[in-house]
Amino acid sequence: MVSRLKRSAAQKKKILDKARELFWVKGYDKTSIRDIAGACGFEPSNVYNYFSNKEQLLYEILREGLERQISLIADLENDSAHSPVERLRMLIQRNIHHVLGYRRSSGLLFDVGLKNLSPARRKKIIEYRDAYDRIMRKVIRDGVESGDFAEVDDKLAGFAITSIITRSRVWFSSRGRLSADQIADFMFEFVLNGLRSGKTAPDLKTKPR
Amino acid sequence: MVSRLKRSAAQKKKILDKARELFWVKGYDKTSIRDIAGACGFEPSNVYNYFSNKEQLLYEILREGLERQISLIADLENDSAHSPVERLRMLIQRNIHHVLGYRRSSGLLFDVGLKNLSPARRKKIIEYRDAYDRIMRKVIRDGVESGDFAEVDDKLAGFAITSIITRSRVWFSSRGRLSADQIADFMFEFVLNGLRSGKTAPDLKTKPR
Amino acid sequence: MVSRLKRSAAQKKKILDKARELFWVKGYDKTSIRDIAGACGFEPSNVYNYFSNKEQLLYEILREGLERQISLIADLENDSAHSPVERLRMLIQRNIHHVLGYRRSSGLLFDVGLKNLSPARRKKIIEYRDAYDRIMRKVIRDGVESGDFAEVDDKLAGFAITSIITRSRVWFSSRGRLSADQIADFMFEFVLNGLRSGKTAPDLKTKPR
Amino acid sequence: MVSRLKRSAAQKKKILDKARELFWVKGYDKTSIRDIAGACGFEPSNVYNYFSNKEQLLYEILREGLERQISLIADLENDSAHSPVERLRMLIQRNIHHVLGYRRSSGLLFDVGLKNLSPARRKKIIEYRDAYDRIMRKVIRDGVESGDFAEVDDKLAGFAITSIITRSRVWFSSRGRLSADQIADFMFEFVLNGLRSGKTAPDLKTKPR
DNA sequence: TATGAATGAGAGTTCATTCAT
DNA sequence: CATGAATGAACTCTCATTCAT
Repeated sequence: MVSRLKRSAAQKKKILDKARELFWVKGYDKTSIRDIAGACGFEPSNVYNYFSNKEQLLYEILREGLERQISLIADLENDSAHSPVERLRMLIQRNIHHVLGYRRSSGLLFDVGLKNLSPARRKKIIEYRDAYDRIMRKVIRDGVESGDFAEVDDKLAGFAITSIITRSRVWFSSRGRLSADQIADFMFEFVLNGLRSGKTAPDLKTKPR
Repeated sequence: MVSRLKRSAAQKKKILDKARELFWVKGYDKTSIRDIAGACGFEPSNVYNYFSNKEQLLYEILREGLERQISLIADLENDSAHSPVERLRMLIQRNIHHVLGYRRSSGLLFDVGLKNLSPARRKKIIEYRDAYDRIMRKVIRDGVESGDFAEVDDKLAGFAITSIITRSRVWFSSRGRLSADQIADFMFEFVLNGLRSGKTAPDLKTKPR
Repeated sequence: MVSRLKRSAAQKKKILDKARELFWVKGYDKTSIRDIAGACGFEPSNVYNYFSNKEQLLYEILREGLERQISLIADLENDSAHSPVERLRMLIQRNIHHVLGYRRSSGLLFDVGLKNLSPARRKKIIEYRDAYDRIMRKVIRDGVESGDFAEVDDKLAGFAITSIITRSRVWFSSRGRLSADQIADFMFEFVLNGLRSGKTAPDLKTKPR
Repeated sequence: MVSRLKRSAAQKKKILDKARELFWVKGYDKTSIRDIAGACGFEPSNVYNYFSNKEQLLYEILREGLERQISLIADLENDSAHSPVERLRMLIQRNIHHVLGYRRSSGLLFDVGLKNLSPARRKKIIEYRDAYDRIMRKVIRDGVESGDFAEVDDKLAGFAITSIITRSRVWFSSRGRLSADQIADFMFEFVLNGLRSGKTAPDLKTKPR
């Protein structure tokens, strides 16, 4: 029945929420199924009525987080209505807001998480990450072509920007003196300037030791 | 006597080296004392002749890495012989080289590692991190005061720079198209520009939602 | 009403059939209620609408198998119309056919199964086995008395014959070079000769170490 | 040191002995590592200092039992010093004694055990069984060729004999009225007569339905 | 210094079973 | 009749760690 399905879906979500929180606070390995079940208010074995194992829990959390992050900026990949600068601003703003938003975790979990996934699932998650990177790089390349940015290497610049976004979760405190907005503003300016008058792309022909 | 001490020290180093490598590759939790002992060529219990427990191994590795990283840039904190720009260049270059150098690990281990330390040791490690941050921020502040950089918030800017440095370990491949030098050069330029014509520091009086 | 009862009976039979097959292929302990339900095409809890627990399933299968086997040869126990030799031939033939027939299992399951039954049910199953043994021994004794067989110990001889019949299920392959008929013929001859000129019954007075 | 090695070997043997006994009494699946450790007088985890998992325990027990059984009759395979009849007598006697001897189990465990072994180990165990069958059949074939036995099918006859031997463990009671010797004597006579004037081998050309 | 035996805690997972719907 | 949620017990196995030798 509908109510049953709803209940089921709600329980699934609850488990994911508690797991996400615990994974973030204690780490994946240190979080036991018992912990998660306890946080949900039922017995460990019941978790297995919703997820087939701990790894699947991790996978769903990572996937969900990445999907959300991608869908948040997907429209920026090919967007002729806005300038690359404007697209960069939106990309950073939306990302920072997502990362610092109420749904913790999933970001740093990524590095550790990959080690805990089966090859098949690891591959899928990496595909998501690649999709994310693609958008980021496209905006950068468009800015380079339009002359808004300097002749930067889109991969390196992309890594730098992603690094800033990703790690903002680590040092951000919601009770700190700065709001997510302020941080996003600052980071946008910082990155924009970094891109604007940057050195040209590194010479790829020589790789000195 | 001396040789015995030397041998002991050499064993200790060997254990730390293997542990560092394994912690990086498999993660702290997934690395067992058995793994480490196996990599060293002896039995698990022997590890306890050199270290009192697994946590101490983690602590030593984190401490050693941070100490090295700090000592690498300590002279830049108060350095009137060079301009802030020059000091920033050296700071980034040396850090990138350290992070991408042959001694893997300890960088990302940091986040996960903190969770696994006793409060006392966690405090010590955080002190190291603070010392590191202090240097970073001092260079930035000096550049702001000298007018070389814009009026940026030294903490935020420091976080951004540290993020880039820290995560370079994740995406850097020693077999990739770019050398550590090229990456360091690019990142320096990127960061320098980010600092130079950055927006002024966020208005700290209002924290809008 | 009738159709409902019929349907119910059909479901019961289906469960027993799938369980029998699975018990034979995977073993009782390795077969889960989930396995059985899955083979039937419904959910585990539904099994409990037909049987009160797993042990009852086992019991029914064992009982059914033994009942069938006994009913197959019951007429041979006291049969003055045929000679003991002829009765032995029919006994072996019918048993071999039953054991090698399409309904697998229940034979070897016996040994393992006993361990998994409650004392009350174990007792019942043993009673069936005893009834089976009684028929077997009666035929042998009649043959001894009539002079058709040598003075063999009816228990020992019975065990030997039962062993051959029981284990034929293990090594018989329906795709092998021999048919059930051929095997039955051979075994009858083998056993008949074994009984015919056998040594006299062991001297029961002395039991040497 | 020697004493340490001795202790180790003794513990290993103790574990195998207790496991063999328990597997026989309760069955493989119903016997937990806890049971075995408890019978040995130490904690469950210590079992893993001697065996890598439960399956290995099973494998060692099966292997050891089969090896012993084979080595017991290996000399009979090609033995020109004794007549086939005499070789058959020794084969049955030695086997019955082994099977009914103080070292219980491993015999019936075979059928159930195979299901619990990894493919690689299952293959090895089957090789042992085949080696055993080979000896059995060779003695039969030699008897057929020498004219001591009738023209029986060596495979079928072998199965019959093996069945009797294997299952004797099930119904034999050391406190019963018959000694192992008496049983062995009877079975030898029974089998010998079965072979002597047996029907000729089944006609392999036609396999009637 | 190095080892093997032993431990105790705890992990993930499976399973038979119950019960309300 | 059939299901999904939930349980509690149990199981195999891993791990960090200790200790006597």
